Amino acid sequence: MQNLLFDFISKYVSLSEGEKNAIVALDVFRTVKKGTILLKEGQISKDGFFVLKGCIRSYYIIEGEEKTTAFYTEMEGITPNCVLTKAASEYYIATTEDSVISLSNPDMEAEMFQKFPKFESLCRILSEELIAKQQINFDDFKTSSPEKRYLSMLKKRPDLIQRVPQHQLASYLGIKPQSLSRLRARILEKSKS
Amino acid sequence: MQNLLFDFISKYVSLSEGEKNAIVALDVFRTVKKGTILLKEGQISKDGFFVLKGCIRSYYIIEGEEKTTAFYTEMEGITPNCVLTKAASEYYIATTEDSVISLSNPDMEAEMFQKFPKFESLCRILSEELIAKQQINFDDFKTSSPEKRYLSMLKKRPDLIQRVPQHQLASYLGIKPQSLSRLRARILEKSKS
DNA sequence: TTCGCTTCTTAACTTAAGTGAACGTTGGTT
DNA sequence: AACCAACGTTCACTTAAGTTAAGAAGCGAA
Repeated sequence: MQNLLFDFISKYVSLSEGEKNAIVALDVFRTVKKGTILLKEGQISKDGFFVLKGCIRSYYIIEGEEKTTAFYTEMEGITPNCVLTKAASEYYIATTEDSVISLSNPDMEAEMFQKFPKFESLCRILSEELIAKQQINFDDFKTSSPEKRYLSMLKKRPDLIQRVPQHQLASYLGIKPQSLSRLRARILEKSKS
Repeated sequence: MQNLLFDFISKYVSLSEGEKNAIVALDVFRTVKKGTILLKEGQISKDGFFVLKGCIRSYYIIEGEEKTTAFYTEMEGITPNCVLTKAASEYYIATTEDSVISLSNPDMEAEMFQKFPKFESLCRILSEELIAKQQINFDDFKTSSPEKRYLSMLKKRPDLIQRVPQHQLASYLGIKPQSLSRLRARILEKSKS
């Protein structure tokens, strides 16, 4: 399983055996059952998560309703806001499938940065990439209707539609589950004629 | 004017006179007239922008319509996507007021990083902060109706409502100018009763 | 000052999302 | 096997945003 991580990293920087062993020694890999809550509202966790296999989601509970804001699947990761701000988390993070994830935390990172400056470069590159991706994502969302958002998700992340419950998808698209049902029916109707 | 920048930076790292002089020597400050386009769709610019005074906005032109996705005011900055991806920009960046901005580019940054590693820390910290801010922003947007978005902007960035044209605000809120007018009238009506 | 352009608002009508409720299906539990 | 809770869909109704059009106000240029 850890080879998945090394293959991913090797796209950005090359790792020596020593460096690989250092990662393995950190003992960061975890197998997690579907539905496990990794971060709760109110917690000030230090853990970041990187998905090797499976899927995790972040969601708020606002006026009793779950609002899913993001899904992270294979080779995607998230450092929860509270890790950076050291304030109580406003949202939850949970697995939506049985998953294998890799944990990180600032102390561990600082240590690795010192031992292997290469990891610092890696993290900086990944951060920059993430900022760019986030921006494009947000722009797409803002400039699209719910129907367009759904259609573009069909193209860009068809796997999500298969593996994730509709009501979670709905709030991810910024609408209610009923509206997603209707919207799908509408699209189907159009494609017939 | 450059003291604005130094004061801002000093919140994160302390600069020696030598380092300050190095920044000044880069000759990065520019005074820009209202309405100047800093980045055009299709360009592959290397310039990032940091606002010392004034306001810049990023916007797409989609099917002939301007879609404003972000405003950057005093002590905020943006590195356009195209700088990182080295691909044609999909959006425009322009000043909405007479402004004073500071320019950056990857070559300059690499040079500064080497001379003064401190700047590398600064940029990493700012990147992390930005990721966190972007995430919260996006989450707020997704979990709110246009009316709530407007009301929360009234609280969080009341200056924007004063200094930016309504039709730009509207697309920033994800709606049409007419809807923003109506929405404002509706809120006014409610507050009367 | 006047002309023209952009901006903002208002209105009537259309379209789509929110709401509340019902119902069938599914999946997990006992 | 029977039950229950969660999930997805559908429907009728409400509410809000999109669309189209018209007109008023502000601004800059000739």
